[in-house]
Amino acid sequence: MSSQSTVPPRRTRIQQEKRELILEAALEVFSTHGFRGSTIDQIADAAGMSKPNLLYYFRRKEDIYETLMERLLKTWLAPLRELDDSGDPIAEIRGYIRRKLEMARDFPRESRLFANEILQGAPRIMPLLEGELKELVDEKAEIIKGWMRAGKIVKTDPWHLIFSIWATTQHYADFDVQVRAVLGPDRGAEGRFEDAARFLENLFIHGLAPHKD
Amino acid sequence: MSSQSTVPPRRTRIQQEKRELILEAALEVFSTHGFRGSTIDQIADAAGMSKPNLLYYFRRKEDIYETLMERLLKTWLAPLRELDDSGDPIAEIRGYIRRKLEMARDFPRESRLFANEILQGAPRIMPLLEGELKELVDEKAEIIKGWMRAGKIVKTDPWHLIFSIWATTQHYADFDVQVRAVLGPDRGAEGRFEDAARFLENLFIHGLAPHKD
DNA sequence: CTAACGTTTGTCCAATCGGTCAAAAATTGC
DNA sequence: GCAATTTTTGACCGATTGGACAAACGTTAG
Repeated sequence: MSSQSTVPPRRTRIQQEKRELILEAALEVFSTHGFRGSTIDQIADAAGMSKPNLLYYFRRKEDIYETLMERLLKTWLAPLRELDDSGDPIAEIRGYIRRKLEMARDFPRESRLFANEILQGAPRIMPLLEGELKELVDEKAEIIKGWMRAGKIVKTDPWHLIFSIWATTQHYADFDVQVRAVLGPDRGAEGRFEDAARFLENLFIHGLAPHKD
Repeated sequence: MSSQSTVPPRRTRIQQEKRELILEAALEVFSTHGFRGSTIDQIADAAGMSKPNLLYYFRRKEDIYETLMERLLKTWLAPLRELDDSGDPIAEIRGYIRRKLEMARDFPRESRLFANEILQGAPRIMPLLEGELKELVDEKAEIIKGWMRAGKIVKTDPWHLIFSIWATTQHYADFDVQVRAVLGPDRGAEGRFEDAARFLENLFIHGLAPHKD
């Protein structure tokens, strides 16, 4: 009785290494030019191999993109998964913001690739958005609602809260060139990250902490 | 003595109408497929004319894109320009958020086109970001700083405040498909907008209002 | 050493792309 | 109505694209 999920085909050592090399190169290329804007030649160049050689490891351009997308989504949702029902609400949300911001800093190409896909209407990952993603968000929204009912944080819409955390943190990856252009060269990447972390923490914590009146 | 700025060439009535038709079609196509992902044929189809005919009005594909970008930037910055030094700080910021959110609702294609350009490194509008945009943001940041010094709003980083307003509002245009996928079909576009407006208002006003202790 | 298998390359192809051009058709000014 | 001008079209072109393929090359197990 075979498992329902697709079994990854057996691969040689060289195949594993080269596939990894190609995916790394493809991430670089796809994330800056989008799917249609990227060519197999560009990816092959970036990976240091010829086009037919690349096509030996991935038969179609789409296969590379899809493999990349599958991996991406797993790591992308990890920070939200960690949001813990039993933790302190304010600390949990602060932690989530920080983890999300760290991902924007450490994996900007993944963020841009994802943004590109969504911008174009998510033609390849729509089922995942309506399935896995929606389920996860609904589940966490319920947790946040519990915190609100308990008076731990101010009553507001948990879905839009999650959206606003996504938006503000990913902004520093997706709109990086704009952020840099506006802030000027004075403050380096590290400083920008610290400033952003401090600002977002203040905004969300003050915006969510229960206020007397 | 001629003016420094480029004088728009004289055009016939048909030229004005057809150029407008093309730009409208191009906005639709470019905003969903990006520059490289869009073809002249697609735009010509959407505009209801043949490719050579389209090329009679715009000699190159880039010309269409650049014309679109120029117009876009003007309307895009309008909401921030309206931020008024002499107004009530909280009301001014609330008004800015609302105007920005209304733009995301009413001009989602423009928002996505802009996002696409920035995502790919802003190759065609970088000078504008470092020039006009930076100047405007710096000027408004100074106003916000004044409000902070006067104790009207909590002391925080005005640049990152502006970024976070951009990020949260534009999110509803750029990531619309994701928002819809997560929220489900229950709540229509109008309801989503109202919820988002109420949430963001709460977040930013509570997050920025001076708090005692 | 050698046969089997895995890897790499050069060459080629059909489709699509942005763009040209000359001629036909429509419009306009007189 | 007619000539000048503007607009539209079909045919075409060179470049680029994703991908196929067979032959050459490397590697490995017996």
